[in-house]
Order: sequence, then C-alpha cells, then structure tokens
Amino acid sequence: MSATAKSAPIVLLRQAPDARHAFGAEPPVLHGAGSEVYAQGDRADRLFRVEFGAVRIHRLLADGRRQICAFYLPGEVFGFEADGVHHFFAEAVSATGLTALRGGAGAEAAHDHLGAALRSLVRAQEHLLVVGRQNAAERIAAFLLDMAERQGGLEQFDLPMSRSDIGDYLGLTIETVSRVFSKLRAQGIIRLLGLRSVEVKKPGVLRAMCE
Amino acid sequence: MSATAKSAPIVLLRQAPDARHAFGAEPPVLHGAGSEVYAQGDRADRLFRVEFGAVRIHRLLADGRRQICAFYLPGEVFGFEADGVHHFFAEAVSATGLTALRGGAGAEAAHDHLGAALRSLVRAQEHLLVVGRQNAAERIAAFLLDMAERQGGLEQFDLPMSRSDIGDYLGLTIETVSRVFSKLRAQGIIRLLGLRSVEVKKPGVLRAMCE
DNA sequence: AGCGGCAGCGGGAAAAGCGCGATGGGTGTT
DNA sequence: AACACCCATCGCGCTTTTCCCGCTGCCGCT
Repeated sequence: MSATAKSAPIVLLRQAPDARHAFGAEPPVLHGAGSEVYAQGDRADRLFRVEFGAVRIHRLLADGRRQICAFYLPGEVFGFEADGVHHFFAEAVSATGLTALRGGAGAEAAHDHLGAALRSLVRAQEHLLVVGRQNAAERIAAFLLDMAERQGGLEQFDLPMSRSDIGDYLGLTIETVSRVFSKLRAQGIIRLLGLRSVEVKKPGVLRAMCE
Repeated sequence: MSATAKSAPIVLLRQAPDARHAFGAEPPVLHGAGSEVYAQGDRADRLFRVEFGAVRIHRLLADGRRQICAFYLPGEVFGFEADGVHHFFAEAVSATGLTALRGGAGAEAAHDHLGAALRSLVRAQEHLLVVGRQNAAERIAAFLLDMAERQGGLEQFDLPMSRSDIGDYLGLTIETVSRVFSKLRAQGIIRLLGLRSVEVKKPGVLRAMCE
C-alpha cells in the first residue's frame, strides 16, 4: 500500500467546465493511489464515474484473502447496490478522478442508471466464466484482451494495477501471474514495455487461448 | 440430459388468475427439465419471473467446459441484458413455470426492473468471491447457506439441481462436489435426505467455514 | 553512497483438486 | 423380471497451482 492508502480524497481538482461531464455538475475529485472511495457497510447514495485512473471493487475474507470483483476504467460508472448499503470496498488503483452522479430515486434516474448496471452485470457474469472454468494462462489471456478492448482496442496499453491486483482479480497468486506473463513474453505473444505497460504482438493467439 | 432437453415449452399451464402474478398478465408457461428458455444470441426483449421450479444461466467454452453464472428460484426475476441480445443460455433445471414480464423501454419499466437487476449484480459479485478465492469445502458451504436462505431459511430444503450443475456453478468437478458432501455428512454438519434434499444440522459450522 | 522497503521474478516442495475407472442405487422400458 | 441408462460415489495416480524461499532492480530517504 502506498502512503496515501485509506486516506480521504486529497484534492478537489481545479478544472474548467467540460462537456464530457454531462451527468455530474461537479468537477472530478482526485483520489490518490490506494485511497478508499467507499467501504463495505457505507451508505450507497450515489454513483461514480471514472474520469481518469482506475478503481477496484473488492471484498475480503476473514483471513485476508481478497477477491477483486471488477476494475472500472475511464468513462465507466460504478457504485450500484441493491439495498442502499455497499457490500464491497472501492479503492483507487492509481491516481484517479471521480465525478459523483446524484442517484435520484425517480424513474428517470433509474432509466439512466439501468444501462450502466446491466453492463456491470454482464461483465461480472462473463468474469465468472473466466474465474470458474479457465486455467491460469487462459485467465491472463482473457484479462489482457479485456483491458485492451476497454482502452480502445490498441495493441499497446496500460495495466494500471499491480500484479497482486491482477492475481486477486483472476483468482491466482502473484507468482502464477508473473510466471504466465513470462511465458507469454518468451513465446513472443506479448511484450512488456514496463511493469505497467504491455504490447500484444499476437492478439489472435490470445483470442484462441480463451476459446 | 433428459428427454425434454432443448425442447420448446411443452405446456401452457391452465391456471386460475392469481394475485401473486402482479406483473405479468399471462399464466405461467411450463418448461420441462432441461428445456431451453433462451439461447446465447437470442433477442432479449423481456424478463422472466420464476413461479416454481428453477432456472440456470450458463455459458460454454469451445471445448465444452461450462460455467453456470446463476440459479434463479421461485419469485426471482432474470433475463437482463445490456444490449438487447442474450449473452448466456437459460435452461429449466427441473419442471419450471415462468411468467414473462413485458420489458417496456419506458422509464417506469426501468425503475421496476432496476431493483431486480441490482440484486442479480450483487449476487454475481458475491459469487465471484466464492469462486475466485474459496476452496472446495468453503464453496459448498456458501452454496448450501445461500440455497437455504433463498428458500425461506429453514434447515431442511431442496437442491433442485444435479451434482453436475452444482459443480459447474461452483467451478468444481462433480467428484469434488460429491466428496465434500460426503465429508460434511461424515462430520454431522449436514444430512442428505435424498439426492436432491438436504438438512443442515450445524448452520453455525457452515457459516464459520465461509468466514 | 549506502540503506531499507517494495514489487516482480524464479526454483523447488507440497497440497488441492482433477481425470479416469469401477461400483452401486434408482428409474423407466421392454 | 430383466435390462439399460443415468447419476452419484469413491479410490488412485497425476497435473496444476499454491506456498515458501531467496534474488534482483527500482525508488526514496538519510
């Protein structure tokens, strides 16, 4: 954990009004890497839109095992709950800007939010297939393709999260994640441009791995 | 697969109008065990409410591996998709009655459906924790508690699905499912009243296993 | 420069769970 | 009744992944 872990949002970003922020009236709030956006048990009274950076949604078992249920990247909306109380933790993966969307209880707000909620649901269910039935290499392949696609489909993209985050997202240990990355690199399927940056050389091979 | 596998709904149930069916005007449609409710790729233009029986939502990999993402029990609503196309298969687990809820595109319908969608989302995310980070015994324990709770919280309840379904839901093989059941029985934690019926003797132990 | 902390990488032993085959019980069919 | 068939159970060897270990490189601090 970084020095800013668990701290409250630290800066209200100064920024000119911007048409991209159609939902929220307020400018984005900056969260430092590792800082908590909300905790399990908090009241869930609004949604968040990621403007930049990345957010992880996770939950802990009593002995410290962690499962990251989802990552949210710029443009994506998170914070849904069924009963007004958060069942998970949300933390900034890296320096992250969030805008809050006042979640009105009205029918119109529901209509606005339903689409985003359904996208989260489909994503969670597809992730269940990966975690439940694919082996380590297949999980990493699926993860890389998903991250590439959500960042515009370019062959070169960032992994904002640590190996530990990736492991906890895919249900693997960091050792296994590291080994699979090394093997993919040795086979010329990917190139590691840095710890947090990847280039996919053979996307077809990755796609074939996921079936 | 049973004889009715993949068949269309076979009977339009004759039934008197019933106040429980507040949403749908139509009487429930009976689906035989194993019959398909919708397939991956079908148009998603309505939701379904389970009146009796059970439904599984699943997806297949190219080599036949299967992940069941969710079971739906009486009173629960399923069929949500983000983009008008089903990404998963839905099949009746046993003889099942379904009522269709016309999914209007309007704001009011969205409001009605948002709650059910959010319950599915929370359930999927909690299931991710089970599949991603818990061992075989913990998964079975969590599964039993979940099924018990959703059937009224009694210590004795039905498992409408086969061992194979349970395995594909929890990311285990049927052999592992069977072995864990036997171990729990040998420890006096559960009692098997039949292949599809369980009595939980020590719910506290099960709860402790899930942490 | 030197030091300490942290993240990633890799090796070897160990465990968990899988795959296969055999057995047995229940159900429906001939 | 006899049979076939499906499903669940169980034993055993094997693969995969984890667990525990130390090494390396980077970064910030003194």
